[in-house]
Amino acid sequence: MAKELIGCLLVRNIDGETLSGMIVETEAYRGREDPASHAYRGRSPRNETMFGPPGHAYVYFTMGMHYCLNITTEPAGKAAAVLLRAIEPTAGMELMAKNRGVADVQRLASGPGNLTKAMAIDRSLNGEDFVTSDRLFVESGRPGASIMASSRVGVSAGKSNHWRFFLEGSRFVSRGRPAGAPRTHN
DNA sequence: TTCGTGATACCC
DNA sequence: GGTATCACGAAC
Repeated sequence: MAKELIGCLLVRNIDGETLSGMIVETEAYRGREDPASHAYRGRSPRNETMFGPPGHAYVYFTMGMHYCLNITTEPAGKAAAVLLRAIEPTAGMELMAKNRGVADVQRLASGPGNLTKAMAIDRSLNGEDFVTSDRLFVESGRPGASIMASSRVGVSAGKSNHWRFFLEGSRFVSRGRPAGAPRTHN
């Protein structure tokens, strides 16, 4: 699912304005069997939505200052989610720039914390249903894009799992590439 | 490379 | 209660 989301359009409607962007970078997280996952140690109030039905927003606060947006994937009871790490803005750039306090379009939403800040996403959207919501949803994107895979960013456990996906050559993906040569993955 | 920042989880 | 640990970003 993480790979399929690359190239799709993420849409956020807020205050009558539409913010959108093409998803260019994601990471997959699983449950019990994934040491890097919030759900690795089981259910808790924080990760509750990871155990809920698929297609919902799992939004959490981390590092004392950043929100991160995930989309749940597995059926209720089984924890798994895809972290949205970067988008290439396609609409509402002015409001995104205002939210971020920077003008450079390439850096508006390059990184999970930047993405949520640009799109004004916080814990109030935790649990939002991507299928029925008009505040936050995803539209199918362009097929055939060249997608690369690598190990995940900032993850010490499970480095052999290449569960980070990004659009080849995109200048909108986040910095901080993990060590090791990325491999193609189509 | 470092540092700010605060919730969370797990250990008393 | 305390505290280690973060699915980070930006400024150096």
